[in-house]
Amino acid sequence: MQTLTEENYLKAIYRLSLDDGNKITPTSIAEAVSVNAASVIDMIKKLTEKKLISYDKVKGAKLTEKGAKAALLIVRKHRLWEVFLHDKLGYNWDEVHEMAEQLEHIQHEDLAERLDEFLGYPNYDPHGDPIPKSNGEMPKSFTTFLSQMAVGKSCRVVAVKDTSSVFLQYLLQLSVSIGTKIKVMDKVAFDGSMSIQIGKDFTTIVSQKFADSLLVD
Amino acid sequence: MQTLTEENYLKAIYRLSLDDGNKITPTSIAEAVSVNAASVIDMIKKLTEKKLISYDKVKGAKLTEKGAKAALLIVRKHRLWEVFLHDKLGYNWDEVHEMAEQLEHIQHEDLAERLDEFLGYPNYDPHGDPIPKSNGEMPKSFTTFLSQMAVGKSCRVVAVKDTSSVFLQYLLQLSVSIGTKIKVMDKVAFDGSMSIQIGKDFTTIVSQKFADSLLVD
DNA sequence: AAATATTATTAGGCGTCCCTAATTGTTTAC
DNA sequence: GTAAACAATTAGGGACGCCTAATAATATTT
Repeated sequence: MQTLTEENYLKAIYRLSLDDGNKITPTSIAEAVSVNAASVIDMIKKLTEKKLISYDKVKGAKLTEKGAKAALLIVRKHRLWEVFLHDKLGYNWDEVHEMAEQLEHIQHEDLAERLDEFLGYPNYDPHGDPIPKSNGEMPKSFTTFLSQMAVGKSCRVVAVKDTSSVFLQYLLQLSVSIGTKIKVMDKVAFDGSMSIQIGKDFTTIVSQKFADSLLVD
Repeated sequence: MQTLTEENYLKAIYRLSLDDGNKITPTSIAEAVSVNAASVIDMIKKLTEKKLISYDKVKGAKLTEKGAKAALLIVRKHRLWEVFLHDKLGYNWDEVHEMAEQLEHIQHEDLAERLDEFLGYPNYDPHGDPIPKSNGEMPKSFTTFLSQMAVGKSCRVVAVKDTSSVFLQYLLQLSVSIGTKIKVMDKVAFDGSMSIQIGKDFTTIVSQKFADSLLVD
């Protein structure tokens, strides 16, 4: 079992390990957890002793299998709680993060399982980030927003970053759902709004906010 | 804002203030939070400085208005989370307490409100304890113990006084939960044990300790 | 009332996690 | 290849919340 602080370090190291290529240094960890580099050295010692990470001046820090498992559970809980806060309590996606930062540390043997079941086994959190499964598997993560697509390109809707009912109803009205093909016809530099063709023939104009809320592939 | 530890002290002092008559001493607080009396003295100083309690060698400790408000919010959150864990995640009532101890400290301006709304504004937690309302009001709390019922009378379980898992599991085994009908068949003057009929047809004998731990109406 | 027991308090110290300042290594620039 | 810059580390210390041991204050016995 880890302390709250240790968990936050593990999570930070996990996040840093996804930005592949870069070695995970005391300095980068310090920045990630908003702490002085000297403090990180202390914690590196502690986490190394607990066999949660390995550390090497040359290779930097790396999660051990045990550490990775712990980190993934924290991320899993964080994202599940975000879904709860968003879908069940009606918070919008910019409010859920800070609370999830606290909730992710709640300890109980099968809490994540129960929560997952209660929420209907969601694959993505309200921000479109994939929720690790209990077996450690990760749903494919999508990172391209409709707003990032070039004019003339076609894509397919894979996730929604905003899951509010007002947005979902708007999507319903536009006949947009997971799998829908969208072609970018035009972009307005001024406000980021874009003209898109939905499916075969229907064309409409959507705002940047809209285009920032759809993940595509 | 209080630290997690401060909140636990406030909650303990609040609980002690309900056992009316008894003055709240460093020793009684120490026992309630499972800590050495010397540590309590430190915290009494801190809470006094923060104007959350007042302390007087003769009168003992007492929550200020500010402290009482903070304590009541913690209790409110604790009990709401218990309802969530029980009703939504399907935990037994003997499992919810320890998780609620953690969840009660989650900080967010209107979290209690949202949770309350989501749960349908429950008046009682899974143990039958009243959930403080956002305006500070308290649903009626029950004061009649099963042990006070006369022979031949019927009643309904409304709350449990003892929330230890060993007791709650015993209840589970007897199929006794909130709402269960109980009829007092006989009482043994010698040791206060009683013969009770649970529900329609099952009859058993329980100790005075048991009968003192069930609140009925 | 004096002796004894109990409670409250002070003093000093420990572990965790943080800091600043000083030192040692390691790059990068010239 | 050396100077300057940057990164890693050590040393020492602080706040928080806990402890034990010693002492002071208060209750309880006798």
